[in-house]
Amino acid sequence: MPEITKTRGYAIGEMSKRTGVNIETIRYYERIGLLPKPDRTAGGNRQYNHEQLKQLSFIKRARGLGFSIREIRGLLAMAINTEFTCAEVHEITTGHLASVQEKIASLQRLEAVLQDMAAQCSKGDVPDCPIVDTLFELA
Amino acid sequence: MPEITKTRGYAIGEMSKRTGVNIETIRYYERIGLLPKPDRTAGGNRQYNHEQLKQLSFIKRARGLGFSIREIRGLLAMAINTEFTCAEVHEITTGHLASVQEKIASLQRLEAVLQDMAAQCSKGDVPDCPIVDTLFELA
DNA sequence: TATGCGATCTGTAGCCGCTACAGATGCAAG
DNA sequence: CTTGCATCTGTAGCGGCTACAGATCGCATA
Repeated sequence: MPEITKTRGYAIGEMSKRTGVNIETIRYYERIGLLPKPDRTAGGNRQYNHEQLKQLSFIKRARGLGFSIREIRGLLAMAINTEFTCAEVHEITTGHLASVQEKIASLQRLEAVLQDMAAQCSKGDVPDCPIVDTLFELA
Repeated sequence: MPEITKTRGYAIGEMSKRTGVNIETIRYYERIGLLPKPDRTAGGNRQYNHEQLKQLSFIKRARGLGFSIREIRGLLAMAINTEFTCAEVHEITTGHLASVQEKIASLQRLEAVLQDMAAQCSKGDVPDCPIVDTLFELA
């Protein structure tokens, strides 16, 4: 009879390897209540189950997509309670999308200014630089 | 005989109004050595001169362009000592430009994913959401 | 069974770039 | 002289981690 409670759970290092989330960060997520407190071994080491592994992967992906901890809290609450509506999730997502788009637009304006400044520069070895002038003189 | 030491200097609030930099932030810049320690009145209030006003404006603009404090330190050191070469300034600027461009590219990839997710969503009032599914299931 | 050593533990402090207090003063107008 | 806003110092907090120190755990080998 194989496959009887083969998986005694994952140690924190295992969780880290599987999700790519730093060990310190995993403990940090626990501290701020983003990840539930796992079981402990007799000696006190954390033992995670598959559910918690899935949740950490969720967090990792959401963070990778730039969702804030606060937003992830909201998404997780919905995903776990299953007392949410798809529309609510859609709202969080499009809200986040809008802020990403704003950030892109503002960075593109920035890019244009920096390119301008760089283009005006003679790259000479003299202490007279249009970039410094720009920063000092323009309103 | 007018115009004899008319300008006794700027109080911190005046500096704040003229540059748009928060008062707390001005003191913070002083603390970290980004702005020189100004003169004080007999009572201990800060009194800035025109030079310092210009420098704070410089910092403000550079921050607005996304230069880090560290980068600004470098730019300021060059701008003030005038022992810099234009090429050095150019290097800092193009380095910063490159990092801005990277940030734009990565946000655009993000945007695409978020748009995809949002588009797949039915926006229904059921607890079955492709966005949540995506976050949970995809590698 | 002892030992060695990597993994994990807790707790705390630091990073960046501010921001927000509290509680004590300064200063200028009326 | 009083009123009341401006400013002072010092410290703590934000988000989202990261980096220690110093102690303990747990598993493979001798």
